[in-house]
Amino acid sequence: MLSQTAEYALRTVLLIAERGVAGPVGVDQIAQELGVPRNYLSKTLHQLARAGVLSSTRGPGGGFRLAVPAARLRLVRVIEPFDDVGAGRRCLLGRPVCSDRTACRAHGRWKATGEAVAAFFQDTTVAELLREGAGAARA
Amino acid sequence: MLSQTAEYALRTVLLIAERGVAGPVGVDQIAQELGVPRNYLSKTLHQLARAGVLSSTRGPGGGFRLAVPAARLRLVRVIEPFDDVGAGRRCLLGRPVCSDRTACRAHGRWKATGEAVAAFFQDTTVAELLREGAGAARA
DNA sequence: TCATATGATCATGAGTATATGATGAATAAA
DNA sequence: TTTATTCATCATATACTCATGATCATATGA
Repeated sequence: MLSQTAEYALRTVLLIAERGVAGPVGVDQIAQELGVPRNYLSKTLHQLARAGVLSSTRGPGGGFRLAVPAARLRLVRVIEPFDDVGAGRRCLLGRPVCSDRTACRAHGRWKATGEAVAAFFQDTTVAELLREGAGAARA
Repeated sequence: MLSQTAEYALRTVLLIAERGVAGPVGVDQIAQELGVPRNYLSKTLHQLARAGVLSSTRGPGGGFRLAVPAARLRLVRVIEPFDDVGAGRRCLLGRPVCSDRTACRAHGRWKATGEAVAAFFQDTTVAELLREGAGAARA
């Protein structure tokens, strides 16, 4: 459903939202806790920073923190820099335009499901996912 | 949502279901009508044949036809050889197992949507999509 | 100023998805 | 048996995703 990169991004944002209350969280710590490659993650987090989702500080005590409160951070903002989760994904048969008027064969039956997926990413916030449950092994 | 290859497969099956009533449809014709690369499509259709979705005949007058009646051919059978559309796709955060008991952070909120996607592919048949509408440009 | 910690970036590579052109193999019809 | 038609396959190429190791740049504190 999500690319590996977007999945890393989402898992990281959840971790930072949880651990980052007392200060920035470092790439090394995140990479180790999530079990993902350090340098690859560094680039991914840099993209999130450029997208305004995270902010970074260098030097001792540095790391990443949320640039937006978790309650106002919607999943689409975390995922968008990596995966297209919006309109482009909606036509099952890959049409450039696929609307009620210019519908592909799957449009009518797929519509509700495709819109549910898009709505999930657009409406759900990071804070809402955090409430789902706590525990160290959860990510 | 679907890989390019799975999209080709689905579009081809829809075309064959429509055009193939009077006999096999050739790769050249399909490739031209759908605007997809001929040899790549040939390999893709071969995979569908091995999966029991299509049957092929060689020689003059040959081509591909459905190996299963459209009304009994569910989309999951067309897509499965290329994309994982089932359980593996269900955990947003990429966990190997993610159930109600061992839930990731996104599980509770994602569950209904993820299941709706899986159900769409499992329940919808090719014949149902064909009924959506007719017309040459539709695929 | 210097040593250290940290993010940022570079160079490179493996693996996979997608695509192309040439050739092989089977079948039907003349 | 020959020829034409058609699917099957091979060899290769390109682009992208994911990943690794080395190095650079910046900030803190001694």
